[in-house]
Amino acid sequence: MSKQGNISVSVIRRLPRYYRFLGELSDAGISKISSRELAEKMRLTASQIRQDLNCFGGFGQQGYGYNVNELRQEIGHILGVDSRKKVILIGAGNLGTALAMHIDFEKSGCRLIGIFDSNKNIEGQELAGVKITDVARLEQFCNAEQPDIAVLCTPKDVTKDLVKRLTGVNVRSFWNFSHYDINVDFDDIVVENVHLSDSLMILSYGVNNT
Amino acid sequence: MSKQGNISVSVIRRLPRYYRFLGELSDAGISKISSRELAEKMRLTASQIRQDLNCFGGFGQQGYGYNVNELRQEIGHILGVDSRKKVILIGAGNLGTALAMHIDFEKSGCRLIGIFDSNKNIEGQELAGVKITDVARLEQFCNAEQPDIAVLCTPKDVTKDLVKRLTGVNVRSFWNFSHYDINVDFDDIVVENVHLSDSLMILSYGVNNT
DNA sequence: GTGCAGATGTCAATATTTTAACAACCGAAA
DNA sequence: TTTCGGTTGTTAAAATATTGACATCTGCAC
Repeated sequence: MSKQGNISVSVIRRLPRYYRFLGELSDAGISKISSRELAEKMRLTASQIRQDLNCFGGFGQQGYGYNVNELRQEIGHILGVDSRKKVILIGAGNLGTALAMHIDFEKSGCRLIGIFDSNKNIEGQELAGVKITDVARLEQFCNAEQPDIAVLCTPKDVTKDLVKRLTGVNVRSFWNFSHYDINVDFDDIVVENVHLSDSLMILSYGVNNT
Repeated sequence: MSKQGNISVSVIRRLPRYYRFLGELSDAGISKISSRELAEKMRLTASQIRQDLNCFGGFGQQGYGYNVNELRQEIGHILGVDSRKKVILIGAGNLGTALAMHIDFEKSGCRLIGIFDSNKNIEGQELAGVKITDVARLEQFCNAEQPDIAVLCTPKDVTKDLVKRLTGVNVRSFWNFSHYDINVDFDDIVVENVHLSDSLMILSYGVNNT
C-alpha cells in the first residue's frame, strides 16, 4: 500500500466524504462493499472511486470488493485522523461558540486546547470544557503549547494581524471563518478559507436556474 | 450583456468570491480595476478572470479595465443577491443559533422568515428578530409563506424525513449542515451540503504534507 | 478442479478546466 | 492626427479530471 506520489487536491477533497460514508456503512454493520455499490450510494462513478482509492495503493481485493473498516481506517490515516492535532480557537462570539460546541474535534483528529477572545467579560468562562483566555496572552500560550491549527472566528479587520502574530509563534494551519481571505506567501502554511455566505449565494443562484 | 449559455459550476462557484473582493474594492473607494490587478489580489490568473467574466458578456472595456461597482452589481444580479429569497431555518441548537445570528442573510439576497425547533422549551423565543416555532407547524407555515430555501441544522437522523416534508410543501433549495448528505432525485431541487468537519480534515491533512 | 459471475487495478479515451497567445480596441500624449 | 502602452474578448493550446474499457483475479457452485 501507499503510493502517494503527488495526489491531486481534487482527490484529497473527496477523502473526507469517503470517510464519512464508510463510517455510516460500518455503523450499519456492513463489512464489505464494491465500488459499484459505493458509487451508487455516493452518487459517483465506480470508476472514479477505484481511481481515487488507487492513488494510495490497492485497498481492494479483486473479485471481492473493499473491506469497509479497513478502507475507512486507511483513509482516516491518510487524512491524519489519528494524529491528534492541537487546535486553538480565536473569537468566542456566536460562530466561535457554536463551532466549539458543535464540531467534534476528536472525530476529525484534533484536540481543542485553547479558546481566546478579546472580551474581558467572558474571560475565564468555559466552552466545551476549555477555558476562555484573553487574546493578549496568545503568544505566551502558543510558545508553551505549540498548537498546530488555529480556528479564526474573528471580525475581518483583526484577522490579518492575528495571522501575522500566529505565524510568528509557529502556527502553520488556519481554519478561517472570518470574512477575510487569508493569502500567505509561505508555502508551508495551509489555509482553509470557509466562507459560509458564499455557499448560500451559490444556493441562491441555483434557485433561479437549473 | 448576458450570454449565459450554460455556465460551468466551476465558474459559478467563483462568483461569490469575485463579489466579495469587488465589494472590498468598492468600499476602499476604488472605481476601476484591470484583470491583472484583480488577479494579483485574488491570487488567480488574469486570464481566468477574463474568461470567467466573459461567460456573462463583456463587462469590461478594452484598453481600460473593469468598472468596479458596475461589475459588482452585475455579478450580484447573476447570483440573485437582489432577489430577496425567503429562508427558513430548522434546528435552533448551537449551530442553528449561530447561523441565525452570524449570517447576514440580507447581504446574500435572503430574508430569514422562520425558525423551527422541536424543543418546546425554546418555543416563542426570538433569534435574530425571528420567533422560534414548533417544528410540528412547519407545513402549515410553509403552505402560507412559501419559503424558497431551508437551512437544516438538525441531527442527521431527522434530516432525511425533514427533506421529504419540505419538498412536499414545495421547498426546493436546501442549505444542509447536518451530517447527512442530501441526495434527491428531482433535478429541480438544489442542495448545498456543507460539511464543516470535512473542511477541518482536509486542513489536518495539509498539516503533514505539502 | 473447472467454470462463471462479478470484482479490482490500470491504461486509454474523453471531457473539462486552466493557461497562454494575440488581434482588436481605448485613451492619453505628442 | 498618430502613436503607443495597456487592456479586453476570444481563440487555441496545455494541463487536469473524469469516464470507459478490459485484462486479471477471486470466491463460490457444481
